[in-house]
Amino acid sequence: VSTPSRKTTIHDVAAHAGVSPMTVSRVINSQARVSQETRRRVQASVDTLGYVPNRLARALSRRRTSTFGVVIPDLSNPFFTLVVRGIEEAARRADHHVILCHSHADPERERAYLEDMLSFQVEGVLIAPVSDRSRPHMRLLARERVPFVMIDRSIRGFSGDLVQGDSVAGAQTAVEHLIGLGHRRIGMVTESDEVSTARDRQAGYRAALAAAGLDVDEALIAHSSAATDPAAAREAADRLLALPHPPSAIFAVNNIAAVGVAKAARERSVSIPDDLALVCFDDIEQFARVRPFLTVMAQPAETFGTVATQLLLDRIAGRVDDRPRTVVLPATLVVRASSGSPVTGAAQ
Amino acid sequence: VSTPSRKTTIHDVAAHAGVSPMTVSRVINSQARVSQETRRRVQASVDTLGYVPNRLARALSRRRTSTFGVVIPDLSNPFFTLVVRGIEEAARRADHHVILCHSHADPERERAYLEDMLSFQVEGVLIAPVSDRSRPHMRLLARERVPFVMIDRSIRGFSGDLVQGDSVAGAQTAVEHLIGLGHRRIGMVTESDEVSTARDRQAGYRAALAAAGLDVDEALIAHSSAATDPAAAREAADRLLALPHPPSAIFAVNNIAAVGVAKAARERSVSIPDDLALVCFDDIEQFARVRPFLTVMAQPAETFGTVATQLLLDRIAGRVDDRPRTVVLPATLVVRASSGSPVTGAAQ
DNA sequence: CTGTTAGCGCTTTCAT
DNA sequence: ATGAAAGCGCTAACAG
Repeated sequence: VSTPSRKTTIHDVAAHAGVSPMTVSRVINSQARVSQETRRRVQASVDTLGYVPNRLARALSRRRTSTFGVVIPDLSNPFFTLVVRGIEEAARRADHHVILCHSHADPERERAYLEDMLSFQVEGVLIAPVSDRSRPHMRLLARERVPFVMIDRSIRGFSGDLVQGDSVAGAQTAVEHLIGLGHRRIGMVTESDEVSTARDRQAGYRAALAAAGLDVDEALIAHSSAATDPAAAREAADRLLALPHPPSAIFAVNNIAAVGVAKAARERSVSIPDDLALVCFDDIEQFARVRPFLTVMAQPAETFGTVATQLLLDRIAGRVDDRPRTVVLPATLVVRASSGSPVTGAAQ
Repeated sequence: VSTPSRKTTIHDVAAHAGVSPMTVSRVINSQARVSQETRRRVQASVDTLGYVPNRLARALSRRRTSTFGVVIPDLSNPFFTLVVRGIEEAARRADHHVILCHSHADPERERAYLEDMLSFQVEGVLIAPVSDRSRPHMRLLARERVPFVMIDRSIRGFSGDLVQGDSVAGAQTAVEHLIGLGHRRIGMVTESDEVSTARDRQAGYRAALAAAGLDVDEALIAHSSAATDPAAAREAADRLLALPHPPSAIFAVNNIAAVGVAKAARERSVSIPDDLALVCFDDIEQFARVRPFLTVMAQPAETFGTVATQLLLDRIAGRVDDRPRTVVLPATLVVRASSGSPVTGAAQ
């Protein structure tokens, strides 16, 4: 409101210090070939003028942004928050910036954000894709030749660098835990089969039942319509609890679903774990600290992020051949109250 | 690895369509003065070449990025997650992009991110400042003439646009609730007094005690060293529980602190709410849905974000005079189990 | 050690 | 309705 004040540029600094813009550029990029004296003088001008280099111009000129794009479907899911933390840390170490976006599990937003990132000239993308519907988006990235790594979820009919958990084995372990406690009628609340983790966890669930010689009752598998919303999972769980012959235990596809199951149970005055045992994938750290309650298959979320970033850096540096690489991280059973004690009598 | 493939530019499209770059520019920016026929042809070229405009170049040329910077101290705190959601929503409606950063409650990171944003030529900043130590950062923004709005926290000795909750009244309400239940020995777990919300909530705490004719026992006010870490709050709470004459109720400065208090209580086999009543600021939605437990002063977090964005847009548009504006949003008491039933007998 | 020239990809401004 | 010229702020590449 006072000075018209065009932003101060490298030219202003150059004039102020009595040198050429190029010398200023060298100083602010701490390159070698500048005399101590000149460097000092330029630095002084930078400080007094409050000069901030324009990164747009720099990136345009250098033809590199040193920036990664990160797309996550649900930031309110602590699993993904931790993944992001891992990415940020690894990117910082590699001297790269990160642009973070939530897709809100919406393929259209995902697409829009990816296009933004492309137009932003990010040098790589780390993405936890919404679902198989993200396939065209991955193809877009591939076509635009932007290196990228998928996190947590694979995509049917598409292969590329991937860091994922061992969902099949993890789910099997979780369900075996329930079987070991005496449960025979075990339900599952899952999300769209278009999400690889949901498919894999359902496969593990079936495998565990089969291994124990139990039949799979398809009526005990309920699909939640929205994986980011506990309310949708609540409805799905409610369908199970409303059955004439409801399950005595439920395996939830992830922590959000578990929240929904717990809510449905409360509403029906079904007590966990007394009337219903509950196990899910992914820990909720904060929750676990207040009242350790949920029995979970914990995944090393932060490691997902760091490893994925490392794969991306390798890819960018051309340190690897073209073949897609997959890293599988194990899940660990953490037994807490929600799965309850061994069931006595006719456990159904 | 196959084609050398420089990225396709506006010139490539122009050549392909047999027009000048300028015409392509007009088409991709959907400006009027292009014939239907030309427009169609250019669009076809854009599609077949898979052209993505370079936003760096565009922004540099236009001298505007249509981007806001958002700095949040703790993304694992659901309060801030919701604030971000509100910002994203409002920014999208205003056709602006958002760059999101966590400062991790670290003033140095905050500074670094802000400098990044400045160099990125963001058109405005929305920030939940770490603490009073962020004052120089606000001055930096002011000096660089980047419009900004503070969220949730004010800064001592600095005034600017601000959206905050009514921490004093909210804290007073929370503590009055405890007093109403019969508690006389009420502790507080707070964080650094350099954070305005902590100061205000402590003030409300004191006011409530004073209004009830209760003395403030300074020994019952414990400071947590790190507000983003429940572990630090746990230690602070533990100091209270270890007192020869411990409090019968605790008011926690925020949800993270409440998590710490709950943990400390568990470790000492102090049962909440039977042996200790607990109330805190800010709801934890997810947590609340699984086992509604914590009695909280809920704040309309998402609204913080939308309102702040609106203030920012006003400021950028020059629709307001220079005077700083403050919006205060109310907090609502949500009574749940953790504050317990009325205390009988000598409540200490 | 320092400066000059050219150009990153796009849009503004002014012609035509 | 379309195009040519100039420049956004910076840096690579080459001079000296």
